[in-house]
Amino acid sequence: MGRIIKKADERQAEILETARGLFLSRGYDATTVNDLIQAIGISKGAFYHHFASKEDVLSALVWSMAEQGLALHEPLFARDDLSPFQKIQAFFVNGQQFKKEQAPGLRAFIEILYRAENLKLRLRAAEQMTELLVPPLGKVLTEGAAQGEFDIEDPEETARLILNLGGLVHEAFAVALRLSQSDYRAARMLLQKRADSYERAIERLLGVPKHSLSIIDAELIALFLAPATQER
Amino acid sequence: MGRIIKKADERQAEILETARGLFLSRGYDATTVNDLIQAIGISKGAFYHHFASKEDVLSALVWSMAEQGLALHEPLFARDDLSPFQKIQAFFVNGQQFKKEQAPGLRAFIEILYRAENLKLRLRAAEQMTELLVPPLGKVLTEGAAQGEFDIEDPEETARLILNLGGLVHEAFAVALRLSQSDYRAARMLLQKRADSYERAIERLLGVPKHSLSIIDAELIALFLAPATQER
DNA sequence: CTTGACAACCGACCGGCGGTCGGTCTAGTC
DNA sequence: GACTAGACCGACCGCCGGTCGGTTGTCAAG
Repeated sequence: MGRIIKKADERQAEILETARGLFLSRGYDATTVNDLIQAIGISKGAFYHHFASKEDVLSALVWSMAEQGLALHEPLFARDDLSPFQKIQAFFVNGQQFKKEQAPGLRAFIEILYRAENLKLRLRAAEQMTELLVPPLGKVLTEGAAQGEFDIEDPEETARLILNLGGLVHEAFAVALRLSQSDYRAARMLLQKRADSYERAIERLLGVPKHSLSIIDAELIALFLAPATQER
Repeated sequence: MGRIIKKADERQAEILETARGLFLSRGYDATTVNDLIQAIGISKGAFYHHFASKEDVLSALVWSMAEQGLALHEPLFARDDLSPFQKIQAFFVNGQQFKKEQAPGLRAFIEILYRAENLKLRLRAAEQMTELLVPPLGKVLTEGAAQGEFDIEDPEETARLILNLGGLVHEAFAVALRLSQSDYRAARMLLQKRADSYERAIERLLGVPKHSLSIIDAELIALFLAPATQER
């Protein structure tokens, strides 16, 4: 076979990118190293020259995904024209806007990520994401508590609680998506309910007024569930 | 080899029990079907006569574990001499008492369950447990809300939030356990902090007064981290 | 222009995995 | 005693993740 030589970092990026596609479409366990190297057109040896194991690829992939997620919010935390509470509001608005813009992609992503065979991938990514986001979020909460904007006991723990609950919303997205194929209205209501509960919960945890946060609005829900709207 | 014939349900229970031990000590992936059948002394054929796949054993195991967990709380929900809020208090006291009584076993269980290789087992068990507990908990919350004991928006969602956050505490147990080997004081403080945050969070989510719930007290923490106390 | 070190790459090979299947054995029934 | 259902056996299969001795391309020193 033709031997094509690339720089190590290019090859690694290529492997990672291909792995992302395969892991997400078939699941981590169901994707074999042979699948991966055939898709790229390299040998087993080449693969194991760049990665120590299949699991190693997963770790690297999860890391890069989490980093991308963090990058979305990082500029926000650096701004000094916002009060802590405004930052928190902006944090959620940020996430919501991104989700709206990427609605079709998000839909596919959620659908795939929440399949049983992707459990490992999903959890590792969520863990990594939490670990990365707790420090900056905690910092904002600390400042806000000092200024009396929040009524919280422990900023870092509160950040952890908030991020953890976020997982419930994502799960709701996945459940609603599945449900929307058979019952669009029920899916919409389920998602609305979960989103509401999440918003009210966060408000209580932060000690801010009811309805002062908008994390997932009706527009996003409609956008997210859109394709099933046709039948009506 | 001598052929020993047992009733199907006995054999299945035997397989399940052995699998529990192996999965928990070595992890699900790392336990092979050969390990399992050798530990029991049956053939491959016998194993696949009773279970469709290795995954099938995991599902059955998770189910039985979740059922055991539910059984612990079930009598409580049926009592009619307690108000909803008292039931919630009792629910947590129940859990705490159980943990105290089983402290050494719990310690080993947590240590094992939170190892990386047991991620799949852990998550499946937690999911199953949530699914089983949300309905009865939700019912209590509904009654309590109707009687004005709780200030909540959606009982079932609140139940889900509470159970989800419980996972954070269990994780804290695992982290603290690891930490306790190098720094007992830090472990104790971490656990205390997380436990406090959890209690305050639940109180806020339920709309009940601060410190009206005691879910994890200092005694449990001390008991749980006990073995590392020797060095001091 | 040669040489040599080293990184990138190749692919046959390995042990062992989950799972299959044709056949055997035994407790219970009539 | 003949028959049957189903518990049990274990050799076997395809394929998996991972290894390793060898080959090829790159590039800098002499």
